Amino acid sequence: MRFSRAFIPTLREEPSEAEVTSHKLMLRSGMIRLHASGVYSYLPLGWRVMRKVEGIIREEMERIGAQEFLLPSLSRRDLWERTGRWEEYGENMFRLKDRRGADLALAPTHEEVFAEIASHEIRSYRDLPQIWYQIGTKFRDEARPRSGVLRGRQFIMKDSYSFDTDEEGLKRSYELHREAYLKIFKRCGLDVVTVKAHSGIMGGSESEEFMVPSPAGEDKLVLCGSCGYAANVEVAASVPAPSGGTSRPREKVHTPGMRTIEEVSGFLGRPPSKLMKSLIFMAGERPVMVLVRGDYEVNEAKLEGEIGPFRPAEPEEIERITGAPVGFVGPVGLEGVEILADETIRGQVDLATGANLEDYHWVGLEPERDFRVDRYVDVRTVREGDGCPKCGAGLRVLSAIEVGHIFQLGTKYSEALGATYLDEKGRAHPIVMGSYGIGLERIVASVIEQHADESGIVWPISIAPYEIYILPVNWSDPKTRDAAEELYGKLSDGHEVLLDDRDERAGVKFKDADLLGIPVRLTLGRGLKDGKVEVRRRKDGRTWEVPLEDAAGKVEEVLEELWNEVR
RNA sequence: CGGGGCGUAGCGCAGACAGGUCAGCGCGCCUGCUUCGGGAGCAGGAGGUCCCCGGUUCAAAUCCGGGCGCCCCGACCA
Repeated sequence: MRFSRAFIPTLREEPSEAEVTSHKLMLRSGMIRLHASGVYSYLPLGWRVMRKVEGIIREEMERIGAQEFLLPSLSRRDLWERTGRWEEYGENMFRLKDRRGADLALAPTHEEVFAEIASHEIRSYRDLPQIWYQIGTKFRDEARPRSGVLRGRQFIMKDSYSFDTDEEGLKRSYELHREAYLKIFKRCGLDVVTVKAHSGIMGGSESEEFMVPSPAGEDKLVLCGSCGYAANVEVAASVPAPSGGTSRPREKVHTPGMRTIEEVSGFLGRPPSKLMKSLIFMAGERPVMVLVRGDYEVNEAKLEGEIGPFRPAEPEEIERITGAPVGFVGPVGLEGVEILADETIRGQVDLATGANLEDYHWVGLEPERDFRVDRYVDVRTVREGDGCPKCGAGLRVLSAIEVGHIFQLGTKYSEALGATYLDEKGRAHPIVMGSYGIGLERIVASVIEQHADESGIVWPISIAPYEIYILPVNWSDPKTRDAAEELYGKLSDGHEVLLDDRDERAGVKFKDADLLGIPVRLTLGRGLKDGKVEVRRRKDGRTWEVPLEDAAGKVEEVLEELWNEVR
C-alpha cells in the first residue's frame, strides 16, 4: 500500500475524549472513530488488525474441530423467555419492535440461538460431540461504556458452544478450548493469566477467565506470587490478616452520631479490624444480616452465591427490621432474621458493632456468646496482602482486562429449550453444553496496552496491520524513489508493505511510522549515497545499516525473528 | 441511575461567572518560495448554524429555561 493513497488519518494531538492508552492510540493511529457512546467505526488500519486477530482465532478454532456459523443478531423474544433471560438481562439487552409490534432483541450472546438449533437438529448420541462457533457482532446496552473499545455497546466476539453427551465430554471440550485460547493469546503476543471466575448470568459451574494485567482493566485479579493461585476478586478466597484482641465482657457505649466505620473507629479509638460491619440485604422479601470484619468489604458476587439474587435494604426497611437507623444496627438480640457471618468473624473477641439503638454501639462482642450466627460463609473481598488460601504467602491484587471467558454450562439451556439426544438405549438426555467467548476488540486494545511506548503502538508481527514500513526520507529525490520502489516491489511479494511515498518531511514520516507501530522499518536516506539503507526494529529501536542489495534479506531475517516470538 | 466535567474551524484549545470592538490562537488544510533524517521557515489563502430549540435584551458564544451529545468517578457488567 502506498501511504499517499491510503486512508490513514493520523492525529498528532491527543483527542480529548480518550483516557486510556489503547483508546488514545487507536484514535491517533486512525484505526477507529467514535460513532456513538460505546460504538465505533473501524477504519481500514483498525480493521486490518481485527481481521488478523480473527484469522488467528479461526485457525485455532478449526484446529480443535470447531465449525463456523453465522447466526442472526436479531432475535425473537419467545426464545429468550424460555430460558428466563428476557427478564434476567434487563436493561442490558437492546430491544426493539418490528412493524407488527413483535418484540425482538439484538443478541448480547448466542446460547439460546445455538441451543435452539441443537434442539431441532441433534437427535442421537451419534451426533455428538459438536463444537460450533461464530465471529460476529454482539449488542449490550452497557450502563456505562468506557475506555474506548474496551467496553463497547456493540462489539465483535468469537463465541463457541460445545455439545456433549455428558460431563466428561464437556470437560474435554472445555479443555480443548482452554488450550486453544492460550494459543490464540500467545499468537497475538498477549501475556494472559488464567483465573477462576464467577459465572454470573451465564449460569453453570466451572468458569475461567483469561486476564491481561493492565491498569486500563476493569476487573480485579488476585494473584499469589509464590504458588500461582489466581482468581477473579469476585471469587477469590484468602486467609485474612489477624486482628488480635483479648476477651472481655460486652458493654454498651454511647456513640452519638457515629455511623460509619471510620467514625466509630476514630471515636472508640479502635482499628477497623476490631469493628464488625452489620449489613442488611433483601433476598427477595427475605431480610438477611451479613457480618464482616470492619476492615473488609462484602463481596456481592460471593454473597449472591450464598443467598441468591439480592439488593441492599432501604433505610426504612433497616429501621423496621432492626428498630435502629442505618449505622447503629447489629446482630445482638436480633430475631427472625437469618444471620450470616463471614469467616473473619469466627472466633473473634472484643468486636464492636451497632446496638440496634440509635447512638449506641456494643463493644467486647464475641460471636455465639453474644449473638447468634446461623452460618459462617466467605463473603468478603480479598485485600492486597491477605494470605494465599493455598500457600499462605501474601496475595497481590491487580487490575486486568478480561479477554476471554470459558464456561461449563451444563444443561441450563438444553433443558429450557428441549435440546436432548437419545442414548444407546433410546433414553432421552439433555445435551451438556459449554460456552466460550473471546472479545476481539479487547484483544486488540490489550495488545496495545501491553505493547506501546511514548511514540506509539508496537505491534506484534502476527497482528500488525502491515509488516514493513518503507520510509524514503526524500521522496522527490529520484535515486531514493527508485530504490524505494524496487524494494517495495520485491518485498510486496509475500509481505504486507506500507510505502511512505508522501512528499512529507522526514520527521513527519518517522513520527507516523512509530505511531502506527509497524514492526520493521526500512529507511532510505542519507546512507543511500554509499549504497546503504537502514533496517530498524520498532520494538526496541535496534537498527542495522546494510547495503541496498542486502536490504530485503535483512528484512526477512528480522521478520523471521519477530515471528518466532509469537509461535 | 447518582456525582462531576465538557460541547466554539478537521484536531487541541482561549473567549463566558464584567453581554457590544469577539469570531480568536496553535496545529492541520490550499498556493508560492526556501528547506529536506525525528511533527520546518517565510509570505499569502480557504474554512465556523460558537451543539440544538426557546426566552431576556437595543444587542447573546457569553445571561435564563428546556433538550441532545460526549467524557470521567461510582453503581452496573460473560
